[in-house]
Amino acid sequence: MRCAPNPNGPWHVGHARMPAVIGTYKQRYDGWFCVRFDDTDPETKRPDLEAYDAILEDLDYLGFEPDATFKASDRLDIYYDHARKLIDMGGAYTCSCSGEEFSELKNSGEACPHRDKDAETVLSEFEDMIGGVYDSGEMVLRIKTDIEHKNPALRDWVAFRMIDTPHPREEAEEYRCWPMLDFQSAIDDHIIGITHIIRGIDLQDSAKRQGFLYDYFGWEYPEVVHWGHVQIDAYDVKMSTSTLSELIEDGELDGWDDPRAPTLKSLRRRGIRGEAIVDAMIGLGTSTSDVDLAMSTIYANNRELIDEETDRRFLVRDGNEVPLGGSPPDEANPQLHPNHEDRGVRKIPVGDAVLLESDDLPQREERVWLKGLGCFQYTRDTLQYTGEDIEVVREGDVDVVHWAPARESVPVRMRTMEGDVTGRAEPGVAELATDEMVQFVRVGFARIDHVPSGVADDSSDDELVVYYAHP
RNA sequence: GCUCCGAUAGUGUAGUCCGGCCAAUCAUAUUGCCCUCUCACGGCAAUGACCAGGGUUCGAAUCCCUGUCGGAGCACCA
Repeated sequence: MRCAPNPNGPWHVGHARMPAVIGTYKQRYDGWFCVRFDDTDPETKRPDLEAYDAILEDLDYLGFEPDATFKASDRLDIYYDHARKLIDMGGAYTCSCSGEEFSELKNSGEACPHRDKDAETVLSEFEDMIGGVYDSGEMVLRIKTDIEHKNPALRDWVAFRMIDTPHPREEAEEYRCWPMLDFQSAIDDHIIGITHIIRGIDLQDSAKRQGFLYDYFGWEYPEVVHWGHVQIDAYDVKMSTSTLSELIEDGELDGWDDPRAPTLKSLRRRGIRGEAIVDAMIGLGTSTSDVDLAMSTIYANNRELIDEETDRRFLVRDGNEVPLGGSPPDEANPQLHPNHEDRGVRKIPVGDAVLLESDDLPQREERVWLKGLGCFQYTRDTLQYTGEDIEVVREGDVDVVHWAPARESVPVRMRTMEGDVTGRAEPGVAELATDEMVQFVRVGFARIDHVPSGVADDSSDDELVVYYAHP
């Protein structure tokens, strides 16, 4: 099998579907798959030189390693050779009609005057195409199919055209005569030995078009499956590489890994495992209708993967400072993980005031349980320690909330899909390493992205940054 | 306009080929309860679907026809 991306940028979430499915089939049936960059249009689908590696990185993130990697732009001579053979067989002709002219003839089922040229003329004109004698638009090589085919999309399609713009890859910058996807991909699929093709419904007619080519060469066409488009809920921005590229260019997004971008790099930075994405993609199956993938499915998969191993911490968003009274303990010791007592407890210095989220501020005279610390009653603008037992919580009279010490907490910037949130976390969070996952109690899972090297200081720009993953 | 393709709960999916075991599977979502130092995890329960209409048949999600809705192609893009 093959994954044949157009290297025009890093992958968005939808792109994960192809490697997820063929990678999984490979594992299941002891198969083989390659990545083949179909970079045969240096102009309108101009390849981005950085995208080749970016895509391979994304693939690695998803947990797959291709058995081989090809670049179509390395293989022009192969395509030229096959075109020559085809011309010998009378299966192709050079045509200098303009696009509109040919389109009109085609739609009425009429052959153009170039169709009956003898093979020698065609071959010599094709060599001139390769030699760059013609300018863009002057000459194409068409596959002779059936000019009266009932589906106009299949009639005498273009196999090679001239492009004046040099290819961005140095190795390919001299070529001017480029194959169209249908030709290049057809030849490569056979030569590489692809037995099964999966591709989008937009290429539904490709198999039929390429069928004419396979008939000329006496080849057998691979099994082919077409699937519909994937939409992801939960994103405002359109999931298209070119749209994302523009948004980044305009500064609307910080980069391909901005938490608001529907890209694999973004999910990766948020600490979502490739496996969670792959599993969600597998669940979509391969139906030809368009599907909506719910991000919640990816989140649920990820939660299952990380929940057991992720320790709990406190983060208070937009905290309200409340003084403490009544001599509470100096230190709080909530568990690192409720299901794993053996991991021990955190040590959170309490101080003389704490931060609470607005929703958690108790009403006057109401009691509240600061998780890991104890019971307090809100009296005269302070939280008075009552010393009551956990029984008050079990009886259901007292709510338990998370909190952070007002003084010895660390400022945190949490980047989310809805924008940045600031808050303060228990001091232990500053000791964590980049890439570690945390679960902020009653907030959600997040990945530690950047930990300041020096001592935490509110005035410094070097802040602790985490990326929010999901609830 | 011409040519293809598709339609099962909010979402995804199984079942459709070879009609009955489907008053329709599983997951996710939502809600409620249980557990718990309130999150998460786990347990239990509830919610919720065969696009419509005809036909064939003892029997249709499944086969046939029509309609509706949706998607794709008709490029010198991929």
